[in-house]
Amino acid sequence: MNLISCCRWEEANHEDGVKWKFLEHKGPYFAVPYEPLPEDVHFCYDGEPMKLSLAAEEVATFYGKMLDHEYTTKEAFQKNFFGDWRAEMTKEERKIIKHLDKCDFTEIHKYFFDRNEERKALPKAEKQKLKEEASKLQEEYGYCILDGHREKIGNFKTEPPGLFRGRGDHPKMGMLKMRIRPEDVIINCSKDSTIPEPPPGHKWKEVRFDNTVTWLASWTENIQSAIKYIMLNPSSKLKGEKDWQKYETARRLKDVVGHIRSQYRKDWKSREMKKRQIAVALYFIDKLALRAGNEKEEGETADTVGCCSLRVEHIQLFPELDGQKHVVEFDFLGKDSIRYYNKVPVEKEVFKNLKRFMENKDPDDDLFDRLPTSTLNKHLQDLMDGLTAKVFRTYNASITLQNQLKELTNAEDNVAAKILSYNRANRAVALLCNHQRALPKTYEKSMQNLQAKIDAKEEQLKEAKKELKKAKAEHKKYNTEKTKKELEKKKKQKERLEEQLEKLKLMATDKEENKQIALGTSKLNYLDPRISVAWCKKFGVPIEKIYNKTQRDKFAWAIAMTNEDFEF
DNA sequence: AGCGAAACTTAGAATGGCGCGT
DNA sequence: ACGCGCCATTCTAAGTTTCGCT
Repeated sequence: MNLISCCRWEEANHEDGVKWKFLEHKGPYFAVPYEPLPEDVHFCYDGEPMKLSLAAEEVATFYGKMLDHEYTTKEAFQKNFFGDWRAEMTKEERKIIKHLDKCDFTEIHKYFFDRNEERKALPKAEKQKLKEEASKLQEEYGYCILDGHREKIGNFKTEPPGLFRGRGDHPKMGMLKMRIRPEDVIINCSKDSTIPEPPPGHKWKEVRFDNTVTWLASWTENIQSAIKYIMLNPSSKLKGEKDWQKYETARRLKDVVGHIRSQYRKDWKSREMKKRQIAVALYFIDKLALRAGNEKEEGETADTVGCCSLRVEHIQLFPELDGQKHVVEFDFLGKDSIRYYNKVPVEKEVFKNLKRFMENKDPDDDLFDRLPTSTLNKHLQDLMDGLTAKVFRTYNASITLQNQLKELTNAEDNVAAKILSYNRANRAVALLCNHQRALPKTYEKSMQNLQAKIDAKEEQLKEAKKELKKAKAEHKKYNTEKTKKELEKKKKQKERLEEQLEKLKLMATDKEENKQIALGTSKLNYLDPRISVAWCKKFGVPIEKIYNKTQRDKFAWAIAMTNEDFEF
């Protein structure tokens, strides 16, 4: 292990709750002020050009920029936008602009589209200059000093104003996200540090010196009244140690999970209904890697659920389905409105319990009544110190990777084949955690291209087979050295083509299976990096093949401490 | 104990940029 | 050189858990 890393990860910890002793930074970098449209770019109302006040114009540009986005076709988006936009208008503007469908943003849209194209077409030198400016900004605002280490900040810019883009069917989509001013921002740093200066003519909302939290600055956003934070980059010691701790907790679960499983199996037969509910919920969380499922405020967010907030309408019971007994069909929207759809055979007791939980309930009633996540987590806390619902996701994801790697890796394979095995193992985890992505826009086309290649190859193979047959016949007929050679050659050719075809087909399968699966989320958040580091060492795969630069920075702690015998 | 607020992790989409085949 | 497809990075929304108050 190298000395620097060793010291860095093994420095003495602070006393309870204290996250740092010294913290110094420059405060957030604010979004650039609005730049008015040129005179020749018009907003039109009812077919007539109309000059807008600065504030109204800025909001109009937010919508204009998004004109080709699906969002702007949604009624809720339009309605929310229009309401918030009108609030920014002058009285006179409000009197005129009464209907969104009479608003013409096309010139605005074109203006920003063209500007974007111009920027993309900039000569190399100009682009280089822009890049250097960005890196200067990063140097100045992107780092802080925390306990003597210069650490990278995760997000050092305030979020620019714009239109809120919620996920799924979000009731607030299209609302105006206000510009953040220094007067909105709370600064957190050390008393004895150089306290960041607000931009000239401005004041901070507050400067505080709270070393029990890790954030450097915060503000409250206007859509959900939620607090936004400026925090450190995952490569920082503070985040790294927390990450390490997370996986250590998951490893402790490994030791007691057997006991916990037999306990919840017993509890399926408890006389107490509440105990049964906890036991079934926990079974789902463990077996299916469901999230806890906190309650959400109705009408404030998209209607999504997790385990505890499942409703009767989200599951269907089949005593028998496709030759399997006691099948539960799940169909609900989870985090980010990603659909969870799964048909799972469950134990008879679980099935019976679910039936009871659903008795005399409406479709929109809670499946687990009176089971808030706090109750579940309290129960888990009693089973193991530090155990919460999400630890199961971490544990099951990591142990799945480890097991899959053991099963799929072939020591004799070359590096490329080993990486394929790794990705397969990774995919099993992504499937478990239901990590999905939208179909890539280019998917259809690239798949067609691939299919065309496959077709061409099949044609070639057919031809080669024909020739082989001919060569065989020739050889049989004449049986000379020459015909023998020819036969061998044709055989080889056929085999090579078959191999190539297999490879292409494999690629297609891989692409098909991966089209809606996102591997990154589990890799970054659920898989103990030490499993991957150990696997790389054991099988001689360079770590760079598994983790890119960012990921290596984030997992520096694991890369520094892990040898090939690590067991999760 | 129960709550709302605060803090922190996890998430997919959008954007940026780079390498590869033509 | 150029376009395009893919991977990395950025962005910020949406979760979970913890905190702190009554």
